[in-house]
Amino acid sequence: MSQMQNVEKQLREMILGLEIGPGERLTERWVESRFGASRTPVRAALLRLETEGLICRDGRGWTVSPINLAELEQIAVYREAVEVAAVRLTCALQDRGAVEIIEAMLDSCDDQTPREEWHRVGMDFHIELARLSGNEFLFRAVRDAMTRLSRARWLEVRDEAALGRAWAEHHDILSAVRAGDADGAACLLSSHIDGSRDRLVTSLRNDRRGLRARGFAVVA
Amino acid sequence: MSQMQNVEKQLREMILGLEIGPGERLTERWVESRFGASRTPVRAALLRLETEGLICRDGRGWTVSPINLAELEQIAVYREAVEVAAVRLTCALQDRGAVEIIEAMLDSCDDQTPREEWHRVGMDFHIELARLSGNEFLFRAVRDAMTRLSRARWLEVRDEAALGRAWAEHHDILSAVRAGDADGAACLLSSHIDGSRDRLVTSLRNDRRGLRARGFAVVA
DNA sequence: GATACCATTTTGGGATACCAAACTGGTATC
DNA sequence: GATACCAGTTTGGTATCCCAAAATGGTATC
Repeated sequence: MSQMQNVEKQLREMILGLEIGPGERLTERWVESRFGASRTPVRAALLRLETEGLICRDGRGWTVSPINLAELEQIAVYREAVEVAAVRLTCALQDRGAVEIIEAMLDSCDDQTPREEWHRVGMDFHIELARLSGNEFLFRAVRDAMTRLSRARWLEVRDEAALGRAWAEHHDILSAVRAGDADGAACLLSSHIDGSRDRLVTSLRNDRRGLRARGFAVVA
Repeated sequence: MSQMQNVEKQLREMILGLEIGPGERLTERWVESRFGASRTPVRAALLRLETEGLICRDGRGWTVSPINLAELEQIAVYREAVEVAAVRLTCALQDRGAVEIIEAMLDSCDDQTPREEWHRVGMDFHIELARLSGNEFLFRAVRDAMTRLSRARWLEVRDEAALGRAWAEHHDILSAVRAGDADGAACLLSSHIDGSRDRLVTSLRNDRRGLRARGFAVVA
C-alpha cells in the first residue's frame, strides 16, 4: 500500500478511535514524524480527512473536528432521509440477491449481541442496509454520515437494555424489508433513527462536563 | 486568493464548462503549465475535484469523469430523497426569513426566463430551495448532486416549451412551500425531478452518437 | 508485415528546500 | 505591574528535485 493511503488510514483510525481527541490541534510536521512520511502524502491525507469532516481548518492550521451537537442532529435528519429512501428502494426492487443478504443479516441479529463489537456492528447494519438499495450515492451518503457520527457514538453512554432494543429494532426493520413492506420498514427505520438521535444527543449533553474533562471539545 | 484555490476554481470551471471534455486525460504537468502553478497546489486541486466526482483516477493518471447515464439516474434518485426531505423540513419550520426568500424566488420565476442563464438559474433554484431547510447536510448534498449533473445538463437538448414548463413547476413548488403544504410541495418536487431525469437521460441517450463525435465519453 | 523486445521518455508519488505569515517569549518602557 | 514592541521560532504554502513505474517508440527478429 502506498504511503499516502497508509497515513490517511492510520490517522483516520486514530481520530475515530479518539486517540486524538476532538478539538486537538494537528500540525503537518507532527503527522509527518508520527507516521514517518513526508509532507506530500501527509498533505493528501489531511485534505481527504477534511472532506470527510474528521478534521477542519483552524485559521492556518488543522484541528480534529470538535463534537458538535447541532451538527449531530442535522446529520440525523440527513441520514433519515437517505436511509429511508434506500430502504424504500430496496423494498421496491425485490432483488433475489438482496433477500439472501437480508436473511444473513437477520441471523446475525439473532446471534448473541457481540459484547465488544456493538459499535461497529451498529454502524455496519445501516451501511449494509443502504448498500442493498444498489444506489451508490445513497450508500455513500449513509456511510459518510455514519463515519461522522462514529466518534459521538463511542462517547454515548449505553446500557444493556438500550442495546437490546436496538438489535430488536434492526430485526423488525429487516423483517419488514424482507416482506416488501416499504411503508412499514420506512416507519420503523424513522423511529429507530429518531430514537437513536435523541439518546445520543441527550447522553452527550448530560455528560458534557465529563467529556470536557477528558479534553474533548464539545460545542453546542 | 491563494494559488491553490485558484487552480481548483479555474480547473473546475473548465471541466464544468466542457472546455475539457468528459473522458479526456489530464496530466499534473499539463495542469501545472496551464495555470502557472506548481505541483503541490495542483495536486490539492485534483484531490478536491476527485471528491466532487469531476475527475477520477485512470490507472496512475487522471481523467475527466465521463458522462455516465446509469450514474445520472442514481443521482436523480439521491437528489429526490434529499430535496424532498429539505422541502418538507422547510414547510415544517415556517421560518419568517424563509418566507421572504421564497417571495423573492417567486418573483424571479415570474421574470422573463433569462435567455442565456437558464442553466445556472435552474441549478440555483434547487440549491437555494435546499438551503432554506437550514440543514447544512441536505444543502451540501443537493449542491454536490447538482454539480455532478451540471455537465450533462449542458448537453441536454432543450426546447422552449420544456424550459417554460420547468419554470412553471418551480413556481408551483414555491407556492406550495409558501402555503406550508409539505405533501403538496413534496409531490410536485418529486414529479419535477422525475421528469427532469427522464428528459435528461433520454436526450443524452438519443444524442449519444453526436456526443461521441464531439469527443465526449458517454458510458451507459 | 507482424511481433517481441529494449532504450527512452513521460508521469505520478515522495522528499526536501525555501519563504512569508503567524505565533511565542522576553524585554524595555511607561 | 501592565503593556507595547521586537527578535526568534514555528508552521503552512509553494517550488523543485529525485525516483520508480508505466507508457512510448523504434528496431530487430521471425
